[in-house]
Formats: sequence, C-alpha cells, structure tokens
Amino acid sequence: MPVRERILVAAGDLFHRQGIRGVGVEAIAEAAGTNKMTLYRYFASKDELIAEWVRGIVAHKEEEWKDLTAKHVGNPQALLQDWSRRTAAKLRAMEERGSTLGNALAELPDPQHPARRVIQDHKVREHKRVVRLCKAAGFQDPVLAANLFSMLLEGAHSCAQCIGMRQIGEHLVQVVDLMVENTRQQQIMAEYPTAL
Amino acid sequence: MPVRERILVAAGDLFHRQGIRGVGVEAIAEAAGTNKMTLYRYFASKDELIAEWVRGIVAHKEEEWKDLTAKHVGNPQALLQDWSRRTAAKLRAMEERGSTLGNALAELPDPQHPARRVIQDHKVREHKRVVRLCKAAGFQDPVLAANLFSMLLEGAHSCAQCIGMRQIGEHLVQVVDLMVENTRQQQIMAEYPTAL
DNA sequence: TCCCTATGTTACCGATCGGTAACATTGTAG
DNA sequence: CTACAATGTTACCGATCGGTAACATAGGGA
Repeated sequence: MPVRERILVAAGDLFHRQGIRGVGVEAIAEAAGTNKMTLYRYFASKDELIAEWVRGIVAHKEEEWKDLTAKHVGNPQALLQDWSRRTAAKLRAMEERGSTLGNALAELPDPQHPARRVIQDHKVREHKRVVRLCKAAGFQDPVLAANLFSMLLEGAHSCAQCIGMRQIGEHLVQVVDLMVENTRQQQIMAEYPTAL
Repeated sequence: MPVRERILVAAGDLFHRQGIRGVGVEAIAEAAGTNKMTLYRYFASKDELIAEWVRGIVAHKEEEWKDLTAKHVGNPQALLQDWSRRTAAKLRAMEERGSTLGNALAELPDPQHPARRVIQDHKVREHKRVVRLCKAAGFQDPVLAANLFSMLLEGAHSCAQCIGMRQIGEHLVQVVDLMVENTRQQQIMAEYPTAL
C-alpha cells in the first residue's frame, strides 16, 4: 500500500476515533508507519490532509450513489429502501461515535476551511438527489418527503449513540419501508397504523 | 451579573461558535470581562468549565420539559406538537452550527470526560420520556414512534445546516402534526397521503 | 559503479495552550 | 481607619502543536 494512502487511512481512523483536533500529525505519521517529514511531503498542511480525507469520504459516498442508481434503475422505491438498509448496516458497525461528516462539521467551525465546503456541497447534492427520487417515486410532496428522509437518516446517526444501533437501524428501515410501500399502493398507508 | 455566571455565558457563546477545542481559557476570560486567574478560582480546570456549561444546558432543557408536561397535562398529543414547534423555533435562530450538545459530543470523544456522561444520561432520560408520551398518546408501537420522533428532531439540527432552517422547521412540525393527528382519530393516517 | 529519487532521522523553531505563583488593587463591612 | 475578601496583573512553567531545515540512508535503474 503506497505511503500516501496509508497516511490517509491512518488519519481517517484517528480522526474518527479521537476527533480531528484531538490527534496530532506526529501520531498520524506513526500510525501510518512513517514519519512527519514524509507526511508533509505529500500534504501541504494538516488542514489539507483533513480536506483530502473528507474528499475521499465524499467520493466514496458518491460512488455508492452511482451503484445504487445503477442497481435500481427505474425503481426509485427500491432504491430508497436499499439506501435505508445500507445506512442501517453501517449504523450497526459504528461504535459510539456518530456520523463522520457530521462530527467533522462540528469540529471545523471555520466557514473558510476547505473541508467544510466539500461536505456542504456534498450534502446539498445528496438532498437534491433525494428530492428527485421522491418525485420519481410518486410522493405527492417530494420536497417534504425528501426532508423527512434526510432528517431520519441524519438523525439515526445521532440517536444510535444513545439508543441502540440495532434498534435504530431496524426502525429506520421499518419506517422507510412504510413510507415507500405507501406510495406503491396508491391507497395510502393502510398498514401504517398497525405498525405504529 | 456575577462573575461565575458571566464566565459560563461567555464560554457557552464561544464554545458554540468556535468549537470547544477551538477556544482557549484566556479568550473566555476576556470575553467575560475578567481574567484567567479569576476563571480558575471558580473552575478547577477547562474540562470542569465545559462540564458545568453542559450541566447548565441540560438543566435548562429538563426545565423546559417540566414546563411542557405542566402545560399539557393529560394531553400528550398536544405536548408532542408543542415540542416540535419549540424545536422548529430554535432551529430558526440557530445559524450555521448544529446542535450544541451534538457538537459537544463530537468534540469530546473521551468516554471518561465528565461532560459526556451528562449529555448521554440526559438523552437517555429524554428518550424514555418520549416513549412514555407515545404510549400515552396511543401509538400502537410506542418505541417505534419514539425513535421516529427522536430521529426527526435530532436530524432536523443536522439538516438545517445545509437545507434551510425555515423549511426544515416547517416540515418538522408538519410531519409531527400528521403523526399526532393520526393517533387522534383512530382511523389512521387518512390525510397523510394528501400531504406527502 | 554511479546517481537519483524516495524515505527516514534528528533537531529545532515559534506559537499556543492549560495552569500556577506572587503580588498589587479594590471595595466593603466593622 | 482597618482588615479582610474578591478581583486584577504580570510573569512564568512545562507540554504540545504544526511545520521546517539539514542531513543520513536506502534502493533501483542506467
């Protein structure tokens, strides 16, 4: 594994577990099996390293969206359900610490920080995608539905820390399934009451 | 205003705007119109100051819950609606930065940190309260409903940063109203489709 | 062999941070 | 006035941090 990649992986691991501001470049270099000098030969500054790490996460998420749209072409309902299931699966693997990008946003209050823009742009793109999906899925108020989805998915990461990951994950897919099933059979939310 | 309180207010303001780790004790003392020495005569350490600040926030929230329960005694549905409306109102006043406690949790990864326990205990208490409310409100699956509420309310703070505060706030109360109206008339979610 | 590139090593810089000691100042109650 | 308690001032400590300079080492291709 090339040095640069090892540094990014080590940095990501430490950033996520100890917080961006809670870890120094020296610790990152050591965790990557190298030293500070080499790190600074690949990244101009710690902030640039942070930004590059965030860019990697965002790129990975966008890739996943590509997979999802390719897999469920012409079936936005199934796409939304799959999305919630993947999120729930990730929740189960996420111990203690909440959303990576959410935490990063909390730790980088400076609006000028390069990483902030990357995250916000990505969230805006994601939201637009969800609105489009909800429109295609036949929701009568696609923006409302998309905001509901976003709130649920984002909130799941926060709640999972204090309530259980398993329960939150299961209920997340349960609610999303209900919403989607509801649009599938035009006569809406017939079984929603039984579940709630 | 007594010194100790001024320090707590100044600290809270700076913590929220610049991040806990992004502000030094000297800046806090100056913002409070005093100096570092006096600060350390009231707080044993920065971590204790953080913990005390968090205790204040949590106490304020618990107080608000007392108000809510006193105001809507015997009417859990109205309570939940009022809760969502107050949250939406706070969202409108929250510029850029997300949930204060959520950010604090992200900035204090150490499980041993005194402030962490305070936040987590509070969230657990809050969740139990919401479960009890959902049971009283007649939801068929109170735990599922409570988790849904929690995800929505928590997620609203995250989403408000990238989508608009106003829109998220409005949609939050809209969805909560639908859920609550649904339990009021046993015949469930009749108008939910029209809205979504 | 020679050289060039990538990486490691060490030492260091200036800044900032949390926290403390010693002393000066102020204001108020008796 | 005096005495005491609260607050301000200054200077400092040790640790850590982000970042750099200078030099050593290694390894591979010509």
